[in-house]
Amino acid sequence: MATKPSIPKGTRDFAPVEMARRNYIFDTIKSVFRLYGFQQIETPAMENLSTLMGKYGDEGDKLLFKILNSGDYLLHANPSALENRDSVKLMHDISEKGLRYDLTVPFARFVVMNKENLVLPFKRFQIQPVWRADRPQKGRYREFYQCDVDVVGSESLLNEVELIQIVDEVYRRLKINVVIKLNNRKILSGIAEVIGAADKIVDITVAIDKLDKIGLDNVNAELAEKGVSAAAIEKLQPIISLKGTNKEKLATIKEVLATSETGVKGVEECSTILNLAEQLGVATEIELDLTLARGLNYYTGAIFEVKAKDVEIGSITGGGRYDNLTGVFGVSGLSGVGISFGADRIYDVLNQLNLYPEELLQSTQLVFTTFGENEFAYALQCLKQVRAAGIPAEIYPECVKIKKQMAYANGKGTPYVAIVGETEVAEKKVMLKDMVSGEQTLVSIDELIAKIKK
RNA sequence: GUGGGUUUAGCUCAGUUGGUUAGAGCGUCGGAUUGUGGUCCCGAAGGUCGUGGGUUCGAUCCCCAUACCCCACCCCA
Repeated sequence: MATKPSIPKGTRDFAPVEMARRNYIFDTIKSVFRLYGFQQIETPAMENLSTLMGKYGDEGDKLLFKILNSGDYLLHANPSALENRDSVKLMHDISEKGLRYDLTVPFARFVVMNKENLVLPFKRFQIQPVWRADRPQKGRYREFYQCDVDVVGSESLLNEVELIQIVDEVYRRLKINVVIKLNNRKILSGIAEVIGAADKIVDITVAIDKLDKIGLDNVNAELAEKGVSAAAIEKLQPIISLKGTNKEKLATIKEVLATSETGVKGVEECSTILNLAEQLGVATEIELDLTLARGLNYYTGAIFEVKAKDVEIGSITGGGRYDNLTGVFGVSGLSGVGISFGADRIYDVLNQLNLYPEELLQSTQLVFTTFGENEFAYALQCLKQVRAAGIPAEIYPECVKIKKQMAYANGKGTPYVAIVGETEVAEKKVMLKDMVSGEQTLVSIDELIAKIKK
């Protein structure tokens, strides 16, 4: 035997059971997106590296999968880079394309390229795989699907609220208990400003983000290590350990941030979003969480994250507002807000909680089993009628022992089997067997169709 | 990029303080039952014990190297 085949690290095959489950997730998400007026687009798996590089920070550049140029790529490579084994320099010469790292940047590129044809505000959704070259671990893959939904070209906070409604509706349909965490970049900026460490905003928020994981003392230690002054850390304490309802929190923050114009704006945005969500009857719990600090590189307003309540898995949906989405591609003045559903993690959550509808894998409703050539020919005609009636059905394609044909139907989880022998053909009927109860009845094709359809 | 763990049948895993033919459950195939699946009963097939070296009379087991997968950190969905 040749060496066993395998697939690249961090990638997966999806067998029929898994596809049935994944499609259930995708279909649920898609139908909610459409309900809110979003339209689907797709972009290529590969983008020019010039589109991708520099958009995700240094860390992100390292995690990009690069595609080797076709042909004799070393012919045009910089000789000194080659000589000195300078991978970074050499890379520019031998690779000009890469696999997409997320769906937001390709979307921004798409908007810029199609600006003239788009009706603004443009509401798009996109469900495609993305690739990251980091080391796989639990709930983390090198190829995974994102389900992005974004509005570009509108600064209205209603967009934020509609995204919250979408989250609410998707998880209600999937029957997953979640909590939506809400924060605002402007509040974080205000905090940094007020404690006199405006330049340290990223360090501060990254440290605060770990509060749940490493505890207050360690957070403070990390802050000190990053060069935040003791006085600033002291000022930060009431904000880090903020408690109470969202309204109480906002009231407290508003006072603390009174001197920061940006901070106050952030507080107002949060209030507006929370109030509107309440008026519109969003059932999912929304928690104002100042320690939420994802995607700070580009978010400028609201920041969202959704966590499953009953499973320890990290965030299953995330997103936020990014002003100037298309600025890096030369078109300024377009604000966007969007979220991304992590399909692979939702899949893991549904698996752990076993929340799939029962009938997901029943592709075939009926299998015809036959005893010989004559019966087979007769069954083919019956099969045609059954399919015409819209019932997914099949026939065992070979004349083998009936036992084997039954085992096939059973193995596929088929609910009904039609047994066709000499007597059935003679009477123009079939023996319909209910595979769950084991009950058998002699019926005509019309009766069979009526029985399975109901 | 840093650190840890694993690797024995198709799958999930036992096991030998280094000693003849390496086991179980599940799955697969066959039979019981020549018009009936699943359940029950009987039987069978299937492993160079991840790979390459070393120690030893002898290695699946001990040592070294390597690969792969997994887990944690960083970061992120």
